[in-house]
Amino acid sequence: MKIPESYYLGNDVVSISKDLLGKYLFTCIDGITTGGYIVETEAYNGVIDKASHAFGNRLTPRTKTMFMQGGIAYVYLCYGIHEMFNIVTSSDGHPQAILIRAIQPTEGIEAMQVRRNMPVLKPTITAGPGSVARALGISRIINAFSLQGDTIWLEDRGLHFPDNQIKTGPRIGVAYAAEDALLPYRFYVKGNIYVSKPNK
DNA sequence: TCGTCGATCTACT
DNA sequence: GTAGATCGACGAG
Repeated sequence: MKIPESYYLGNDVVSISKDLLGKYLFTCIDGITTGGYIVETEAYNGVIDKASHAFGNRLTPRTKTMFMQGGIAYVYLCYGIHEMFNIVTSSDGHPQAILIRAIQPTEGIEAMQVRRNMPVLKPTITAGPGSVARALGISRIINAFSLQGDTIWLEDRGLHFPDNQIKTGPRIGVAYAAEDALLPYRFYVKGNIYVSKPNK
């Protein structure tokens, strides 16, 4: 069930991003298991992508996780507030990562509502990368954790979206990345209510 | 050392 | 529609 490490070692981060739609993401934090299936992702293509933290081989205490071998979590803080969860792919020294922007919750929904302080369930509970991380209890403690462990992992449960239900577009919030901001590196399930921005 | 800005979300007006 | 939260990386001084 758990997706094997070899899945994450491929060099084409863009195709892996698309393939991740429909895969299940779970966390077990404080003894509570929460998760759901992925409905929105974005690819960050290593040292040649201006929108990537690792552009131009930038290596800092924060980004060094991206340079490690694929199959681990990259969690960082953005705008001083939000934790973002990424899946690192490719081999050692190739800093590629996939941002998980939205999931459709299936397990532990009550626990997510508590974490999000949302007594009435709304689609925004896991729409957007900051929301996904909070709902799943993801924090920087998880940074560089293996996805083969029992804290955070992915599963293939046979759910698969046909191409005509998958949409592609430019990434969100990366206007500063000049021409790379236009790259079609964002993938999402058409019309899904948990997808963050435009979902048509 | 300081100032600026970012792979964002929420609560206001 | 937009202000505010407030940390890490970076470039200027």
